Amino acid sequence: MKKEELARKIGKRVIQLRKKKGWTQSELARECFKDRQSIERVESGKTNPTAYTLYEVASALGISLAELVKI
Amino acid sequence: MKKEELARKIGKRVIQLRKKKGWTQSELARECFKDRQSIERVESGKTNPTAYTLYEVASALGISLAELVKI
DNA sequence: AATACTGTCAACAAATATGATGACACATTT
DNA sequence: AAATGTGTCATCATATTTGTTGACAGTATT
Repeated sequence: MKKEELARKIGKRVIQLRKKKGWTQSELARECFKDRQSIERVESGKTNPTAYTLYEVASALGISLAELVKI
Repeated sequence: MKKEELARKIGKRVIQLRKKKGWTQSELARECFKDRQSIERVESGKTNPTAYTLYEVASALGISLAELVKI
């Protein structure tokens, strides 16, 4: 799998988990101590996030890093 | 959890999984198409790896990304 | 119609990861 | 003793992520 494909899959997973909680990008961003543009960049697969970024998102969503990257 | 702590935990996990296969850093590096210094940097927790780097390591180890980050 | 919210995109500086190379001490092998 | 393998560290240039700001169209709300 290429880098871009992984990024897209991770993004879709974040969207899926965020909507499951009924959150907007802004709400998730606030819980992550990030801004919504950063979240959007991850969700749209425009970036290859670091482990820590994914960990922060997972924590905000109340799940483990491993659970987040079940793609 | 702080960034450095996550990096250390990920590193320990990579070491654990690599040794489970009886591989040296050089062998894992070759399977990842990286060099051993890059692997060492991840294993020693000196870097906060990107999702794709972790994915490449997981693939070389024959496991999923989610399995790799079960920390 | 005006306001606020949402997702999206672009650009910038700063921080960081990556790939590459060289070097070192230690242990193992020949 | 010499050669090889292993893990570790440092440095460098390049690529990329991150944080931030501003902007825009579409939607919903008042």
